[in-house]
Amino acid sequence: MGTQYSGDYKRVAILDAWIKLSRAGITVTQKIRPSVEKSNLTMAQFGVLEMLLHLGPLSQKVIGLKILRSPGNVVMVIDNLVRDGLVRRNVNPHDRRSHIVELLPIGRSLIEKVFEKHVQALEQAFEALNSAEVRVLGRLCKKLGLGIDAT
Amino acid sequence: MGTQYSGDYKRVAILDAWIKLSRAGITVTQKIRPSVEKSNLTMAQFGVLEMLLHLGPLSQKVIGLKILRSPGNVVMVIDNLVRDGLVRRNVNPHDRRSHIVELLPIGRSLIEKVFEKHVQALEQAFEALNSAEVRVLGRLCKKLGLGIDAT
DNA sequence: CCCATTTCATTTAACCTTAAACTATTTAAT
DNA sequence: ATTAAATAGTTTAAGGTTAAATGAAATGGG
Repeated sequence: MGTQYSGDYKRVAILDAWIKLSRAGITVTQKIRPSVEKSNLTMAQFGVLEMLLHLGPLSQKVIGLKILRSPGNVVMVIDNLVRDGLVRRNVNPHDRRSHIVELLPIGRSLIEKVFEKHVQALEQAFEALNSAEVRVLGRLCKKLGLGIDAT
Repeated sequence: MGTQYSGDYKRVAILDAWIKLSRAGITVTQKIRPSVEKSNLTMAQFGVLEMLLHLGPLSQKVIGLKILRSPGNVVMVIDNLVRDGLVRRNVNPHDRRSHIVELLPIGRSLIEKVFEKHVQALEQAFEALNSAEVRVLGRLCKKLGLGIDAT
């Protein structure tokens, strides 16, 4: 068939690509981390606040789906955001099991400020790639990332 | 220069690519997780064992550099591997601050078995991409993970 | 209506992860 | 040789992360 041969090549390429992708994720995260953590936000908290800023109030279930994290994890991160006075939990009047999480004014002004610095740090982290490469990377990662919550 | 206009486009593309890359990393990790955790190894433990299998005994410093993790993290993961009888710490005779970590026979046979299943799961996780796409993805991620340089 | 099932959120245990402070050792400068 | 600085590893505190078990509310079939 000849597929054995090319299959081996692909296997090696996959292992290589996966290592590179993992390392790229860690490297970029470490580069953008200071832009977020200087404001006493963790990366996880930042991710939730940014989502609320751009999408409006969301249930914890939806938040969990969008960040691809477990329900218990969402509880913990939101607990800490509530403790710090940045968000509020509201009971969903249509389903009393559900908690709608909403930005409070202090949380909103904080995330607006931090988000701008985060974008700048991200641009620096991506300096090694030109526009075309960034677009190709996005397209390939999208293809790879589908399969769970393809929103 | 006209860079303002294209700069805005690139900014948007970067934000998009970063989200996609992060999600791809989480998605692939979740797909390969069962192949590793069925053997009562965590993903972090698997990463260290695989490195020792393919590179031989290493100091904790080198391990930390290769997995891009903090010194304290390396201590914790190796502590648990030592506790489970999979690896051993040896004092480096040339530098008594340094601990060389070495696979024990049980650890070796375990990681050899698990690694094969991990590769199979990885191939399935990458099914959406063809060989050429995998190679391009690897090349772009390498460039991104280094910051500059790259092939 | 009643009961089984499903769903959203929470709790717990175990581990991962980081930054910061610390110990022990090595290296380098005087 | 003495001492200051750098380095390898450890500890601690705070938080992130998952799986699994639980409670509470909604849903659906009889």
